[in-house]
Amino acid sequence: MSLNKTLVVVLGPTAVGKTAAGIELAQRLSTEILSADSRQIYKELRIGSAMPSTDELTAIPHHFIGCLSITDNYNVSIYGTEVLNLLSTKFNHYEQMVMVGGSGLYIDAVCKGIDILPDPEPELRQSLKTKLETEGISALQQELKLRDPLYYSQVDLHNPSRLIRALEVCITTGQAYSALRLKKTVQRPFKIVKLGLELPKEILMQRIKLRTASMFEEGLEEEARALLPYRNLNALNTVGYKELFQYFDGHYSKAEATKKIITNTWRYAKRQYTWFRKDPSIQWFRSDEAHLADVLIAHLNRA
RNA sequence: GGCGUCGUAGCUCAGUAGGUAGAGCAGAGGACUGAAAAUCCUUGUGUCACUGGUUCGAUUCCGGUCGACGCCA
Repeated sequence: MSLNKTLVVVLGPTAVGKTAAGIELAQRLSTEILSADSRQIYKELRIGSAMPSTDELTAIPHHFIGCLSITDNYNVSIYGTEVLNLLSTKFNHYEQMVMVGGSGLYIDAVCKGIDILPDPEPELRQSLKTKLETEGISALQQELKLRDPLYYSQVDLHNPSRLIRALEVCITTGQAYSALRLKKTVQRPFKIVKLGLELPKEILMQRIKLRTASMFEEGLEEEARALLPYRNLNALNTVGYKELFQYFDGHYSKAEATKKIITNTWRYAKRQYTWFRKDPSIQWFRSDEAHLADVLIAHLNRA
């Protein structure tokens, strides 16, 4: 690989129009797309994750879309490794590759690198979860205080996920999590250009409402009902499915579930903005700009 | 038409034995390296329906008006 190879990252909040923009860009650049979406990667979540359509998927080769099952174990670290492997092959044929997605952590794993840490062991995670349920969060806090006082002083002590993960690393490695968590940015052997897509609040909200309606027309309810037996899998702790499971349980009506899907999608979009706003290397564009692809390509040529 | 209950934050509702009020949700902002569409943190002034009265003082007590719901005609 050489430094004139470029990874073009198209990112932004959900429903902003990344898929269409990414495809047009990849067509214009005569290259392929790799997805950075933690849910579209699961083949069972076709409608609810707004996976690209069959037509779109055949128009341009896509990677990391629908290639896993919800029952597979997967995480950012594996994703980062697989993307780098793919890029090292693809850059033999292409000058650019287009990465499209909204999972900030996944994008960072590729662009900035991620520390080498042990993957979670299911049994250990389960036992820590059980400890949380039976003894409360203070039990996890106290254990972390003993095993890694430094991280204890830095973490959000009310966040069970953070505590459990840190304890997993401490227990499996015998070392302090903070000693292994270097957070050092790695220099990649290719250029990276980040293109952020955005829309004014009212327009994005309107698009979220329309997209939610069209998901129901495509059969979101049936898709979710078929996945009900798998509801405890992490992949199904996802907007669009968890609300419908509650509706199936009789906790609220379909209309209420629909409203909650829209609300939760909006909240997700806000969290994505919060994540991306911190990154000064992102160049922002309105996704409803006329001739968006021209504008993006002009920017790439300048970059 | 009569009787009763209710009318408090965008929504659902607490509460004030009279000293102008607070939760959940939503909204807004933020954090976040193997769960990340996840997880977590911060943030609550609103003519306490309107209008008279009692009172030093009423969202709270009393009367009337309007509205919602229920029961009886």
